[in-house]
Amino acid sequence: MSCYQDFTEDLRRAGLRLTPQRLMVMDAVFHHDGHITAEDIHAKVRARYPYVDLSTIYRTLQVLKDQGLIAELRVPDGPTQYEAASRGSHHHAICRECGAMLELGADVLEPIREQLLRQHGFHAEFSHMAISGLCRTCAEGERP
Amino acid sequence: MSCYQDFTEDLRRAGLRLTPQRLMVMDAVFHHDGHITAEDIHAKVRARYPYVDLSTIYRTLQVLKDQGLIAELRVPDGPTQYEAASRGSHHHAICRECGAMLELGADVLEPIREQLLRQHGFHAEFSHMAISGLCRTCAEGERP
DNA sequence: ATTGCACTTGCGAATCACTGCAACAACCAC
DNA sequence: GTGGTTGTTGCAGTGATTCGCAAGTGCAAT
Repeated sequence: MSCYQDFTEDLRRAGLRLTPQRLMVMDAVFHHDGHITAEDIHAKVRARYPYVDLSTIYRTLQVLKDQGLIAELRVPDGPTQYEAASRGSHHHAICRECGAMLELGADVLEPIREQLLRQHGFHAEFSHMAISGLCRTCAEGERP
Repeated sequence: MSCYQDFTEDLRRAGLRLTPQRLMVMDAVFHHDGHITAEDIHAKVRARYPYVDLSTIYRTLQVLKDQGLIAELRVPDGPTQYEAASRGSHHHAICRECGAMLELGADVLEPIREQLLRQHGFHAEFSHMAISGLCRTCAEGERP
């Protein structure tokens, strides 16, 4: 409850309120290494206060995302995952066979972003893209 | 019912059956210019035969996708769209403000695919990617 | 401390996409 | 044609996410 002064000020300035529910959601996300799903956040928060609704979790995540405090990773064929934005922008290659996740630097898509901007004036928003495909081992197993 | 000999043969060979439902779904997709949603297909098919279930549409679309006859386009913040694979592989840049869709050649992501394969052995499957962002006009309107 | 207002919450219901299951029907062999 | 096998269908139900709304509550002004 005490280590988010900067974040809570962000919310305040945006005319948003600091509710216990929001603090607990922030707690769950920021004290978790790596990705976490809405359902898992719900479970964590419920352990402390059993009456929170899952929809409140989703709404809070939306707020935190709008404020740029967390990043959302939409996994094809799986629940959406969230993580602290402080980890910096990067992308994910996800194997559709085994679900393994490979982290890629934010720079791999830079050339494409520049090309889209130059050629079409399109401002691509690539933050935390999920690229699906087959990892090395699953690709070898496909056609032996 | 008569213009899909090639496709119906594909299904036959795969041990799949030619049901009226499947023919009507194919009809709806292949006689439609551009993208169409499962819901729209459902409506079109129902106009002729009111008892088809939406789940049958989804299952048929899955079958046609597995056979490589149609492509699936997962739109962030919108229903999934389908189109005939005969139009060839390409990608889509979708404006999150106005929903405008820009078609991009399949080649824009080729360099990335090769890089992922070289560096990580990851076989990216990029067919019909949806890239979200802001189109030229909406980007200009954001900060005047 | 009290009040007012706008933001939030919990609840129920709706949404899209998908799955399990028993009844059904395409297709092949006879 | 008849029949059996096996893929398919309709229906009901599930999971993930969102929405509408009335009741509740943070926060700033009083």
